[in-house]
Amino acid sequence: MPELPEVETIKNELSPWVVGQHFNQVNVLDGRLIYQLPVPEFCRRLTGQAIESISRRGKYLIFQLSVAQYLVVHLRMSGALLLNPDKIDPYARASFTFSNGTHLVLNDQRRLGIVWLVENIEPVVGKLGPEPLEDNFTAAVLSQRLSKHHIPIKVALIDQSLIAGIGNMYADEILFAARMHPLRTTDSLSPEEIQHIHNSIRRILRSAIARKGASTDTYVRPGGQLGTAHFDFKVAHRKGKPCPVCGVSVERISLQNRGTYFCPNCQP
DNA sequence: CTTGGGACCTGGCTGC
DNA sequence: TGCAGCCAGGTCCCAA
Repeated sequence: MPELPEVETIKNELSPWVVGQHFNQVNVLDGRLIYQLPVPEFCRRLTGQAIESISRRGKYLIFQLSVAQYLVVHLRMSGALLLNPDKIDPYARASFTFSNGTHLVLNDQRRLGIVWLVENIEPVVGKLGPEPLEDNFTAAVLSQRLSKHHIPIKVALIDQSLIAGIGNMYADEILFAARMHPLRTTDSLSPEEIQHIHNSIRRILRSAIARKGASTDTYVRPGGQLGTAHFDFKVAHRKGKPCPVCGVSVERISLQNRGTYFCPNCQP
């Protein structure tokens, strides 16, 4: 599932191929992909525009276009962007051909991905919390945001309005690294514990970016290669397997209809 | 206001 | 072997 490290990797690996290029052809195979815009109008407005730059905000990929517009892509659960794929994918939802001949295909098996074409990105990404890897995301900022809520720390970490970009699997890894039980409530944490969570957020996310993301399910990089961050996972998706630190069996509980994995010994 | 839970979506897996 | 039901989870929406 594309979370911050995966979207960051996609941005980095896509940029050399498409930044500065024009959209020569736009083909949408599934109209549900496009947010509140008829497909013909989407294609008409996009064709001929150039990509000035690509950036990332949380899990959103933002293409800045030449005519003061933005193409925003959220890959949700199973979306992928592939450069010059060998074969036509049965889950292709849209494809784009650029002026340099590059062919970009958006695949999405579960069809939850969304694409916006907007003049203002504020309505799309305006409610997101701070970027956890930026310098201004300090432990004090984290503390101030967590203290306003009385919710399990796991729920807080995946709340995009509190911190942008952390999803279910990295939240579990962050809490394992911080040796913290996922049900600890946000307003019960000591300054030392918050500092430890802050350190873990940055370390886990940076490491995952260096590993080009985690290919636990459908995630692939634009060139088709897999990421390797999941080889570092200690608890995520490891129910019943021994904790790599203490050997106790990893437990799974359900939180907000999501699997939450943790070591009951290391995360008391 | 906050928090919790269901819906959306599809395919792989598990257990009877 | 067939099939029901669970599981994966980001975000939106509604209810308490």
